Amino acid sequence: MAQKRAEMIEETRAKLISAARAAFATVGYADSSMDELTAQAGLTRGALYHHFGGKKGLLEAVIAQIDAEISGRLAVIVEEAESTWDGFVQECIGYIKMAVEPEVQRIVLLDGPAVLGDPSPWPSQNVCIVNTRRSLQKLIEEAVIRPVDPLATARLISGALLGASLWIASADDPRAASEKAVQGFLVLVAGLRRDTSPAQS
Amino acid sequence: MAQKRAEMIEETRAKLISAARAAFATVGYADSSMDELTAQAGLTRGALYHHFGGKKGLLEAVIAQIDAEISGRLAVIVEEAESTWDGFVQECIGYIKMAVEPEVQRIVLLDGPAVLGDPSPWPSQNVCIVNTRRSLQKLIEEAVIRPVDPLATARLISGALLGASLWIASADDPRAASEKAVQGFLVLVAGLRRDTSPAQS
DNA sequence: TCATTTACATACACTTCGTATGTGAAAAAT
DNA sequence: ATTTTTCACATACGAAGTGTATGTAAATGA
Repeated sequence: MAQKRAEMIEETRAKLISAARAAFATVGYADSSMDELTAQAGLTRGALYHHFGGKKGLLEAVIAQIDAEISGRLAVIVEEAESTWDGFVQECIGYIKMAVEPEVQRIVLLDGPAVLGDPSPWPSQNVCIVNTRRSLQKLIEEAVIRPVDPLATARLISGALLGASLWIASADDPRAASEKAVQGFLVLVAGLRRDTSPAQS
Repeated sequence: MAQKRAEMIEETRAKLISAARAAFATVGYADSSMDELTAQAGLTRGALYHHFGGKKGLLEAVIAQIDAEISGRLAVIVEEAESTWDGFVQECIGYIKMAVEPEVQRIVLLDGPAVLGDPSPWPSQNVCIVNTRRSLQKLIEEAVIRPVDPLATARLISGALLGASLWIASADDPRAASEKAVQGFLVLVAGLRRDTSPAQS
């Protein structure tokens, strides 16, 4: 019952982030009222401004949290993979699946870049990019793929995955769309490989 | 001096779109005041609501105009190409160059999707996608590339180009970044081809 | 024990947006 | 030719929402 002060502070932060996540995911960042949002958490805007400096700061915190979750889920996928290449491919496909979730899409992929600008300078560097970059570098070292620029190519790929996700989410038949997108993706990244095998995952 | 009525109306619309373009490009959609914007055009919000129904409608009109311009510029590039493949590649590279322009980036790539949602259902279907899809279909018919789903792959590619553009725009050395991105892109789309030639453009 | 900082809440001024209404000129109808 | 209607905008008003400035009680530190 008797919580330490630090814990209670952390709890307020968590409550605010949680409420913001729900609000941003459902009505979007622009249409989320800070008064409503904070009231939902049993607080006022005072707490919000104190902890996050404003609406943008709160969005940053929310995105950081979601990014961390995605990162964790992807890490599991990569660890289970048999080869570096396999891990890379599975990670990308996993990212598509997560990026289709409405919450991720609305907050991280649509509102995030619009409000905060390009994800590159974000502290929680849009996880996908960093991971992909690392995978690519490793694959180049292992001489599995051609010597492309890892960062540039990571951006290309993460963009492609994002584009696919947006499409899938708005498709009439998301399941079929997802299938097609993955196949197209596999063909594309096959171009990276030194050998010409159509690299089935 | 004596303008026809229809012309004057069209001029009003054009003035509003022009002012909106400037405002959206500089401070972004969210921070653009409709009062300021319309005043800049020598009008009031009444005109704006009458012609475009609201702020979103105005954004749609602005995006449609920019899209049309991009489309025109890309059409020239495609026409000058020697082969279907060459046209496809040049078009994509051209798109990257245009998508780096701050106005395009801010309005069409960042604010557009955030405010209006995924570009797919847009009337002025984010030109790049439609063009790319058409090119891909033609290339499949010509048996130059593997039989992927044209729409899905078009979305992947347009996403990749967008990702690259955002990266380039925020890079320390945009010129070098652009170079790297294009090279990475060429390697990726080489995966589409039936033959294995690294297809230099 | 007293000063100071911290973690919020409250109050207010300002901007912005949407709508409802007004108005003069052109177009259409009679 | 006159009346009526429609159109292209302007004006006015109310309702939110945001940022800041200030207040306050509890916790911390000396």
